Amino acid sequence: MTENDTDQSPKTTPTFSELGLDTKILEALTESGYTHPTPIQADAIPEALRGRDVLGIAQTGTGKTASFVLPVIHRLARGRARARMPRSLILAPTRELAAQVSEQFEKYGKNHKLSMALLIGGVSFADQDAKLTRGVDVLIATPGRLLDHHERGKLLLTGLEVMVVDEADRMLDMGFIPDLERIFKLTPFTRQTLFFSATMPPEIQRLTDQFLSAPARIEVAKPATTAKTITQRIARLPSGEDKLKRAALRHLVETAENLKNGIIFCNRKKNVDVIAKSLQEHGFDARPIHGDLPQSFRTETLQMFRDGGLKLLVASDVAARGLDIPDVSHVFNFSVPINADDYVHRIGRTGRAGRLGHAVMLVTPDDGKAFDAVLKVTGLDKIEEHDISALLDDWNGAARPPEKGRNNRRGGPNKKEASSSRPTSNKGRDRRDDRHDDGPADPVVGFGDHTPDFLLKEMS
DNA sequence: AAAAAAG
Repeated sequence: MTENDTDQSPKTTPTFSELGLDTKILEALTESGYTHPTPIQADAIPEALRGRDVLGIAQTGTGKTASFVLPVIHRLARGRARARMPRSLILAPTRELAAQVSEQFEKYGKNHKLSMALLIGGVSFADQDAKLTRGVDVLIATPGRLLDHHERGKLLLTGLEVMVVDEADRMLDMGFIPDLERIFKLTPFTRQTLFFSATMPPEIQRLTDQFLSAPARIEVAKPATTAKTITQRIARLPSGEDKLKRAALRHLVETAENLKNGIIFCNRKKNVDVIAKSLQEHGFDARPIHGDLPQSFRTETLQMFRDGGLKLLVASDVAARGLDIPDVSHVFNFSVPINADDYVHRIGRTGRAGRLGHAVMLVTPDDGKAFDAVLKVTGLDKIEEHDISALLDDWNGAARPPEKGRNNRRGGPNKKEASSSRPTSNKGRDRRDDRHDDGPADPVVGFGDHTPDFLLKEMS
């Protein structure tokens, strides 16, 4: 254990049993099939077990959650909680993330008798109160609901032994920093603090300077960079064609190779609803998830998706970060994200743990700036285009003003139309039927049915 | 300009 902290070269990988964890935890790990810690676990767990504060700079997908869950379980193994005085507190920015952390506590703490409570919004206070009153070892919460309980006088944080802050930079994005400061001030200074953030902007730095004491700073490289395990594509479309965009999405889903399941990201909650409904109407197995939906529905949907009982999750950026949904084969970006960083988070839902992933994004000329920003953050010169010309041809064929095909209704059967590789939709034909019943009997001179692709592409 | 979280 004398290896230095700054060593960047690959060390011999330790096993979990070498980290000093309680045997009951090791048993739970073995049962889950884990033998070797990830780099952040290997570095953070021994420090945390020594009782040091930890500042972990790591992204999702690095095994960050277990790097605090395991030492917290270890520490709580002895002792017992008193009413309304939790022994540990884990703060997470979103409800789903909090729920996910609680699952890990259940998984790795299965051989311990730890009591646990999840304090998140959107669900009734009654159950949460009852648990607090009985006393909890592990309290997992989102900041808003935690403070709410505290203000009602149902909760004392003065008995806290360990406090964990997960995804601090995201809390910053969400305006939780003042809440976080308030919470810190409610806890005893004797507590141990494990603090995790993917980045260290000044506001976060200030917070850690103030509330962490001589922390072990542990920084791990990003998980496998996006480019390595994820095939990225874009499909270009003209602006302002909502129906076409939805058709293109369906096309991408239908033609996706080895599609096991996928997340479809939209920028707006309203759009999430629209797209989910549209997909359902077209017979796709899809459900929406975003912050305005009832928590029960969110939980149910996410669980279905994890269990494989749901193929397509249509999501706002509530699902972009942090959520651990193993085995997502495809990510579809219905819209180019407004913050380019979100692109990385979104596509990071696929290609995890060394598996191959696919990410496709619909891009319109309106997205110019946002798309440039995506290129910038990914460090790519360009993202390869996915060929959807067949779809665009179809679409243009159906929507374009009538051509010679229609004359044939009077002029008799037309071989060319019958053999057209570009079938026009019924909808398109009906529209035209009312208008040009008296069109010229002679074939139109010009491109006719065979508009060259380059002309159709001018639109985008 | 969006979403998230306390209602």
